[in-house]
Amino acid sequence: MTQKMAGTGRRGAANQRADAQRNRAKILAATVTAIRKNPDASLSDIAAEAGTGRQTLYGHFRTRPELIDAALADSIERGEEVLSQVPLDGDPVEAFQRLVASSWVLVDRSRALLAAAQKELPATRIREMHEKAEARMRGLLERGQNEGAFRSDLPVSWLLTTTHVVMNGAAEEVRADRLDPEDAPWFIDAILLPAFTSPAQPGQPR
Amino acid sequence: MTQKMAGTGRRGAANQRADAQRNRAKILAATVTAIRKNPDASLSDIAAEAGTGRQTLYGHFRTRPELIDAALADSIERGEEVLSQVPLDGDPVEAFQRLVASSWVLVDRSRALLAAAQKELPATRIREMHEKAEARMRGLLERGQNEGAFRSDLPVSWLLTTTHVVMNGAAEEVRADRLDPEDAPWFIDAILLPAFTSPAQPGQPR
DNA sequence: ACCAACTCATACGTGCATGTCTGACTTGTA
DNA sequence: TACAAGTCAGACATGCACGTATGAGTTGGT
Repeated sequence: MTQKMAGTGRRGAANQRADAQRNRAKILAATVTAIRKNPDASLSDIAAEAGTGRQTLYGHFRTRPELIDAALADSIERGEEVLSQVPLDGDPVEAFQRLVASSWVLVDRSRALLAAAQKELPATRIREMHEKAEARMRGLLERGQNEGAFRSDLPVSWLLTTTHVVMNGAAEEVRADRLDPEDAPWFIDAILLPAFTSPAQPGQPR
Repeated sequence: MTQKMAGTGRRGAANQRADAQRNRAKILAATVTAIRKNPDASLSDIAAEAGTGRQTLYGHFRTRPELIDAALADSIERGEEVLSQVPLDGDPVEAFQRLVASSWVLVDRSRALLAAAQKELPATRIREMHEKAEARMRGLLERGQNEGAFRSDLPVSWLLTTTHVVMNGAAEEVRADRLDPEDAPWFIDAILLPAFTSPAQPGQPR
């Protein structure tokens, strides 16, 4: 809702017809769902999913990477609207739980798109888009470490990776019908909290 | 070295020339490395990586799925030779550490191939190939639960998934040069052991 | 040394996805 | 209502990967 430079696709760009804006949104949404069904979905598939002609799609996005980029950027922007509302102050552990619970849903929704993007977009671009979200989580983990709530014998980057990876694992299990989406946040916490709050641990401290 | 029914590729099948066997092996190995470099490697790429002509490849494997299948089966078979040597008795936690340390290397080596296989092979086939390895790990986790070494408030399937997922995460970090391969097993244990051995935990027990 | 097994270059056919173009048609908007 | 903006079907060019020949040349085994 803020910057909306709209630069990506259309000809003139600035003045879009209401009609066109709706189609653009439909295509963006369809990209997510189509790629979720089939990670290698073609532009035809996506256009079909959106209920629009292939030509219309090309009218909005000149190339495939451009579409993927726009779809991912859109997803992330919507995610930001949710994540930025999560209160991060107070007990780091509780804040972490809140943030994970909110993030989980987003990850579950757009991880297929992310995977597709990793194939077609430069890694730097993807990092750039995730910047805010990553900084938020990293900041919280760091604070947790400083306050002694999270263990400090592991680098924040590894805690971050672990968090991502476990959320993705849960998403996979849900997709394979081996896990109820409702239970996912609890399962994730059940792994991450003890893993992150544990003291130095018996294993060799190196 | 045991069953080797050789049925997959060649014409006569039973009697292979020494020459041909070597090429077959080279191609299998090249498949792993080529796909690791580029998950979408074409058969040309793989043949080139193997230092052989594309036609030779087709002489051994009639179709792409057949090649992928053979390469994955081969990788897993080699893995089995290692994993079957790991002693699983004694303290479950220590056994788990041993098994993870050995598995990790294998996962790191062939996870790209696995991903490719998931696209081209029926899921049942992949499960079938992983049967032994999965049963081994599952059995150990179950024993650990029964003996009270691992927590029992989470299903074994979720412990299993978590293990996979964390090992894969470590592999990704290594690939991105953010983690030293030497440290990986320790990082993995540092997450999994507290996560698996922790008692009921403060969080809502449901 | 001989024959079969194998390799490999070249070439061909096919299917599919991307991206471009054209022209007729519909729909917003001023 | 008139015009620009947008939609959409159809056709076309291109490139790539797969899979299938064919034939001449090598190489292994006996």
